[in-house]
Parts: sequence; structure tokens; C-alpha cells
Amino acid sequence: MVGKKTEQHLAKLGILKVRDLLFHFPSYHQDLSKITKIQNVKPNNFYTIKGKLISIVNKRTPRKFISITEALLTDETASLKIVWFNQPFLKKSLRMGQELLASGKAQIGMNGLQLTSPTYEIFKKELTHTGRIVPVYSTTGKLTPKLLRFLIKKILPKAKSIKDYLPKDLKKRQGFTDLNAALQQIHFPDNEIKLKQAKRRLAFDELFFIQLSALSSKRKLQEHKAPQIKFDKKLVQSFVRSLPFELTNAQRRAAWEVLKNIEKSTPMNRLLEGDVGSGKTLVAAINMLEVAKAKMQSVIMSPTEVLAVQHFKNLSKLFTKQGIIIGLLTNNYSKANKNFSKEKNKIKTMEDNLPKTKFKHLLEKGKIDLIVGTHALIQKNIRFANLALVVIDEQHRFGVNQRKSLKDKTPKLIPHFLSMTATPIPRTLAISLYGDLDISILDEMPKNRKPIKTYLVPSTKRIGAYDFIKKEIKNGRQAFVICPLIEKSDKLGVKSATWEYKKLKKGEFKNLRINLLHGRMKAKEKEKTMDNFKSGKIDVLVSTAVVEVGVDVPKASVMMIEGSERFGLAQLHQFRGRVGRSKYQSYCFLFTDSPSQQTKERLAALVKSSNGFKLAEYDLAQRGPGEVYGIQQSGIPDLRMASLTDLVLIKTARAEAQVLINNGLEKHPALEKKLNAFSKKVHWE
DNA sequence: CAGCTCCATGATCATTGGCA
DNA sequence: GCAGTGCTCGCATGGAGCTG
DNA sequence: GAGCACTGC
Repeated sequence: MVGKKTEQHLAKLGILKVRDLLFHFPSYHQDLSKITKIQNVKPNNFYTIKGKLISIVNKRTPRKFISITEALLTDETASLKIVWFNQPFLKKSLRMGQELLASGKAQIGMNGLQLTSPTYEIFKKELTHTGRIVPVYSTTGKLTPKLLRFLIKKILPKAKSIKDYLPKDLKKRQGFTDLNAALQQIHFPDNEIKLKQAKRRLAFDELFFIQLSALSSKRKLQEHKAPQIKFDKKLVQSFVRSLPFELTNAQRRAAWEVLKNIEKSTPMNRLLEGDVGSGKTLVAAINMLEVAKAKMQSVIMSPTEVLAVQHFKNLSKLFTKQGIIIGLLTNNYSKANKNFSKEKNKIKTMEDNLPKTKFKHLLEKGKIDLIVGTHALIQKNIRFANLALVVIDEQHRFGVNQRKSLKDKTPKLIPHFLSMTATPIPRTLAISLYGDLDISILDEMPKNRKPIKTYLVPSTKRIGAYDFIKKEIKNGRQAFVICPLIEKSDKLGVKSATWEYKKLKKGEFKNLRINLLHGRMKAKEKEKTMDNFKSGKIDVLVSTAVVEVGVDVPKASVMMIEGSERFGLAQLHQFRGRVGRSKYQSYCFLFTDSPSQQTKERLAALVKSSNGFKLAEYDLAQRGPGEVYGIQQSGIPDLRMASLTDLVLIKTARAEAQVLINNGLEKHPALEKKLNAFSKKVHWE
């Protein structure tokens, strides 16, 4: 279809077929449709002018070999000089007296007004590069915007042969244009209105397929059966009562949602969102308890071994009196504890360091009620007797493949799934990202938790902050110092971790044990540093954003963040969550050199609110969905046209997708086909 | 550190006055 | 498969910020 | 000039 050279170039953009090219949407449009009379051209603005070419000259600069082409364009009001660099061929390709259009910025040269390096086009009926609303594409290497426009314009007629996969009645209902028309208009719009319509239609498509794919996989899942775990009110009540603290309302609500969910015979697929410390594990625990009492098994999977061990310890403590057998399975450990009710608060070890084969055997026989482990391990060759509940920590969506791999390990029923994440994604957004999941949110912190005192510190009080840290450390606490960069790439004096580390070590904190942590260190070093910090061998840790999620350093009470304007709110919030994990009052100091009012407001939001969800929403509104922490990892395909902030469109997409699913997709083969292609693209998790 | 992409930039004329 | 014709687009370089 | 499509042989 295209020559091989351009084909190669296009391939770099992922464009292999004509179709891909048609769907290579402009990243934005430039409105060059207004033609200004030369008379009215003023310096330092961008104009499109139209006029006759009355002179064109090539010059050379004396020193360097730069060629300059000067032309004079005249319309009925005046004439204007145009300057191009390094393209002497223009003189040949343009003829005197020709009508030209040129778009560029007007500047004052020594010799008066001129248009510098404008994009130009010989006037004809069908303009493509100027004198209209012009598409601007993302390009690579040798491809230029002009070339791409040329190619696309050439093949645009072929858009007619692509069938519109959206059902007619849907289009009618929503007032959408045809796909063909939308494609025409998205590339070469006739006017703003038609462009908007096209955008809306294409944006809808993107969101629609996300929803459709999510809902259809949700429906598929519901065709399977899951073990029903009867809600045992007394059990839950007595367990909750036995706890040394009270549940938050959010926890009650979430636990209830889950309990009701696993009571059904259709498999649960639910996402539990909650800030660090909001008590997600407890919600899971309540349900795992029920499962165990129903003589079934649950499993909880963590991303790292450290976290798995932490969970193991916590759950062991929690279930002290429940007579549940808990197993831990990681690369280094495999053990199983039984918690007896009679021996007060003592955990009796049933088997420690037992060989993995034996562990697996016990597991398969159903002798272990609750298994804690790492993601990878549990998916390896392990069999369960009757797995009923799978809890996944910090892995937002459980892939179909992984799900399958677990399904094979258990007789006939599909277990219930509960994913937990500490990344607070606003509900509205979460619905569109995780349309196949039900969502529970813990947006409330336990009462006994002291909110972290957060301050935006002016540079004049920096010394005071350091003094404060020293005081805290004297009292046996520890502190983080977070910097946005590793090395000093200071164009605008942004703090870097290495730099800051050196400075502090020599200066303010020279009497303290201080260490550095960043992403370019070797894994072992990182680990060692973290361990040292955790065990209190280090007072101050200077670090970049790599501080591991979920690390628990109880004695850390100060989080100091340099260049805080460079982080998203949600991320700052995550940092803040690393501190204040115990009874001590904790603090967060934000530093910024940015004088901008907007950043100040943003940071002020952080000072005011300790609610991760609110902050994420704020980020969503202020900086757009791309900036919301955690979106990148969500496995959402690139949205070119759609914006995740367009909640109205998301809702309609979801509603329409629901209608389609309910009525049966089979009636719309084109749609089904497209959906399958889409699902294939997305399902690599 | 490398490899890319994105963006801004590139060049000037002619006059004047004093001096040899 | 090869030559001839006619079409469109065609700068160069450096620093910058981003990602693997 | 580089690519490329189209034509005509």
C-alpha cells in the first residue's frame, strides 16, 4: 500500500496497515483557518496570510553555509517578507505570481516585519497544511507532520470501506456520527463543531470498548460457580468484639459487602481500596475467618516476601484464639501455625520450617486453612483441597491467565477474588478502569490513629525544621528526607538525593547516622539500607521516590519532602503514609521552591486533608487523569481521544455497554469482532 | 548513558564621523 | 520488470526533558 | 532530491 521506506518509518509508530493509519489520530489540531490581511499583521503573533509571490531570492551567509530564502508576499493591503532557512529549493518550486498561503509567527527583523519559517502551501481549492483546521500528528524520526498529513489525506477515502461497528440504534440514541464521517473529520475537520462531534464519537468508542470488555468478562465469570460461604453472624460478631479496637464504619460497610458477596454462588471479583492503615487486611481477615470456619481454604498473596511475612505475623496475632491453621509459603519459608483458643494468646507452632513437599501435601489435603505467600509462589504448582477465597495484595487486577492457573488448582468451583490496593483511585475513575470489578472503599481511618501533622514549610523556617528533626531523633525517632531526583540535574535548582545527602551529612546532620537510598543502587544494597533503617541503625534516610510501598518503619516520625511540587498529590500522600505507623505523633514537612500560586494551593490541599481519595480527586481535577498516581499501572490502553475526566461520557459508555451485554452481543457481529480484537490487545497483564 | 522526541533558533543592513 | 513522468514533501543543529 | 504511483513498454 505504501512504499517500503515510509512503511518502515510508520511501523515505528505502530502503524502497519492502512487501518492503523486511519486510526492514528492527531494529537491536536491547529486552527489556521483565519486568514489575516497583511496590513493587520503585528509582531510576535501567529498568522496565516494569503498573497501573491512577487519576489524570491536565495542568499548565503558569509561565514557559515547557511542558506536563506527570502520571499515577498503581497495581498491587496500590503506585502510581507518571508524568511526560510536551509531550503533553497523553495525558489525552484515556487513560481512568481503564485498565490500562496503561509502560517507562521511574525517577528521584527532589522528590516521590519517578517514571517519566519512559516509552513506554506500553494493555494488551491483543497488545502491540507494551512488555511484550515490542520491536524498535528505525533511523529517519529524521518516522518514529518506534512508527510503524514499527505499520506493520511490520500488514504482517507478508504475509511468508507470500514464498517461502523456501533449498532445503529445506539448511534441514534446518542446522536453519534458515522464512523466514516468521524474519521474524516478527526483528520481534516471542516469546522470546530464537526471536529467536536468526531472527537466525542471516537472518545466514546474508546471508553465503550473498555467497558464492553470489562462487562463481558464480568458476565463470563458469572457463568461459573463459586463456593457459597454462609454468613455466620454470630461468628463475625464475636470475632469483631474480641478485637482490641473498634472497626471503622467504612470497614463495617466493606466487610459487609464482601461477606454478602461470597455468600452467593457466583464468584466474587472485588477491589478493596483503602489508604495505608485503613485496615484492609482486617476486612479480608473477617472473610477468611468465615471461610476457615466453613472448612474451606483461603489464600492471601503479597508482592514481596517481606510483606508476606508481615501478613503472616499480623494474621497469626489476629487469629490467636480461633484455632485456625495458617501457613506461610515463600522462597525462604514454609511453615504452618495453629492458633489455639485454650492456651491464652500463645501461638503454638504446629510445624516450622517444614519441607515444601510436605507443606504442599498438607495443603492439598486441606489441613491448612489459610495460606500466606507471594504472588509467584502460589501460582506455581500448588494444589488446594477446596479453595474458596483468594486475596491479592497490591495487584489491582487479577489477570485471566492467573485466574485460570488458580482455577486449575482447585476442583470445580472458582474461588472468590478480593484484590486490595493502597492506591486511592476515585470511585468514578475506578469504575472506568476496573469495570469488571466491584469496588469497596475504605475512606476512613481508625480513630486511635493520629493524623500526621503536615506543614508547608517556607524556606525561612528550614533551619527550624532541621532542629525539629534532631529533637525527634534524640527521642529515638527516625526521619525520611525525600528528593525528586537522584543526581543533580539542577537547571532550576531542584534538590537531588545525592546532593542533599552529602550536604546534610556534612552540615546539619553531621552527628547523626544518615544514609542514602535511590533506584540506581543495587538491589542488595537497597535492601540492606532499608533493613538498617527499619532496625534503627540509621537515623535519617535520604531517598528518592523509590522507598518501597508498604515498608513499615514504626519509629519513623518525620517525613520531609524536598521539591514537593514535582510530585503528584497522591504520591505525596503515599510518602506521608510511610510515617506515623505507630503511637507516636508524626509529621510531614513539605518544601518547595516554586512560587506558583497553583502549586501552593495543591500542597495546601495536602496539608488540609489526610484523605487519600479526596487528594486523588483533586489531582484528577487539577492535573488530569494521566497524573493520578497509579493510573499508569492500571493496564488501561492508551486513550487518545477520551478523557477519563469526562465522567458523563464514561457513564454513557458504561450504560450503553450494559445494554448491549444484556441484549446479547451475538446480534452485532461487527462489534463482537472488534471487541475480541480489543480484548486481545488489553489482556496481557 | 543512550536514544528519542520536541522546540527554538538560524541571518541582516547602512549610516556616520573622524582620520589618513 | 524496467524506464519515463509527474506528484508531494524536502532544513540542520543543539539543548531539553523523558524512558529504558 | 527522495519516495512513490502510474503509465507504457
